[in-house]
Amino acid sequence: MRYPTTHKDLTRQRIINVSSRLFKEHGIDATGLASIMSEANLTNGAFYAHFASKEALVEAVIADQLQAQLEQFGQAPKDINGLKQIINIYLSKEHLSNCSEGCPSAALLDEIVKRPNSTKNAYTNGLKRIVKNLADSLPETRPEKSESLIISLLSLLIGTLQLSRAVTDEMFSAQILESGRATAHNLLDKHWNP
Amino acid sequence: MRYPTTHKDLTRQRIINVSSRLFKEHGIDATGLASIMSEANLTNGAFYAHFASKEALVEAVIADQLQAQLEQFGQAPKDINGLKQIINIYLSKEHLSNCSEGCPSAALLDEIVKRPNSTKNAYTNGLKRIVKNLADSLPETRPEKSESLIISLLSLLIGTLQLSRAVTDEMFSAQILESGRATAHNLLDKHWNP
DNA sequence: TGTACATCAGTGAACGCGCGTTCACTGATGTAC
DNA sequence: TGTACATCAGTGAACGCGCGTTCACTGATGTAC
Repeated sequence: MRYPTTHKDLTRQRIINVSSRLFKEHGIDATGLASIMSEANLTNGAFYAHFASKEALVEAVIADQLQAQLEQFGQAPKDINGLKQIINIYLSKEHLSNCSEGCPSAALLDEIVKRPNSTKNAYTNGLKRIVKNLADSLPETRPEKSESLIISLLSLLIGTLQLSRAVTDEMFSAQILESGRATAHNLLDKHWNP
Repeated sequence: MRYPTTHKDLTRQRIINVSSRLFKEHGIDATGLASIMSEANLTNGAFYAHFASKEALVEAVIADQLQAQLEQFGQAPKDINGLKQIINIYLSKEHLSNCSEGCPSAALLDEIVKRPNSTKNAYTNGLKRIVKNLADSLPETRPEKSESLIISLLSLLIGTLQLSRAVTDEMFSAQILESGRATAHNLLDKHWNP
């Protein structure tokens, strides 16, 4: 059947959305193309009408996910309170138990490390954009100092969420989350009163 | 052939050592038992004389790796300067480019999140021991406050190393490492001068 | 002391299975005449 | 206006391959007599 011009783009985006969810839930290597296509209500063979390879899909998913996160972060006010709001949402119990709809970095970062450079480039570009964007929330005269703080904040958020997800002891998990939250807020507060 | 009583334990440990290296280098899912056994100079079938399943090996590797890290951290002085020494080694360029011999958490954390509870338990226990051990380095009267600081410090170190490994831009990677190092040191210093 | 035997770490071929990928085909639609 | 055709997103079976796992077997050694 022949479709309207937007149809193929919609299907492509549907594959990306399903993949994002499954990759973050089970891992990239652990997610087969068959399960992706099946959840997207398509058959195996249709995949290669949209992507040259699984790795091309991975690259597209990472670019798309970081763009989505950029836009999500962009909804918060562009000031310290906006950053604190982002911290609280990021280190919430909802985010903890919702890998599949959550932060792509927390869910996939050390799989990304092991991917080819083409894929790591997509991550690098997306991350740079997020760092620059969040750094604008800080009333700092020297931009590289703002960026450093944002980078450390992101490292802390990502590491904290991963650790709290990895442990089976719920109280320990809550303690990790709470420690990260307190430290992240402190980081922002003390940055202005050194 | 029949071997001395220690022989089987040595072989088991050799499998664990090879696996640790390959898991951290390429990922757990991406490392096949065939390549592990081949690097351990054994044939496929011998694996099941040592482990009930691949997952049992993963569990053993994680327990072994966190124990090794506990001992490695234990070599530093039990004070603030000891912690700073740990930070500097952890966030060094040597560690950045040496996944296979480096921190198991940075290399495997979000694969561990997706493993069965038996494996996550091994990680939880190992992490708890490291946190308690490092918290002893802090001259704090309230132990839970020390633990919180150590947990945040570990989150920051792990997140920073992962981010710096994931990006392809070397200058950006160095900036991430340096930001994390500065923030980690600040975290320790300001903890005593709030 | 010499020999037959039990032990058991390791061998190596085979198993079913799901992986990423390929390809000849389908069939509903917009377009050309 | 009616019909034949080109388009192309999607179908579905098949491909070789490496995965985790199984199992009958090997053969050097310590032990028993």
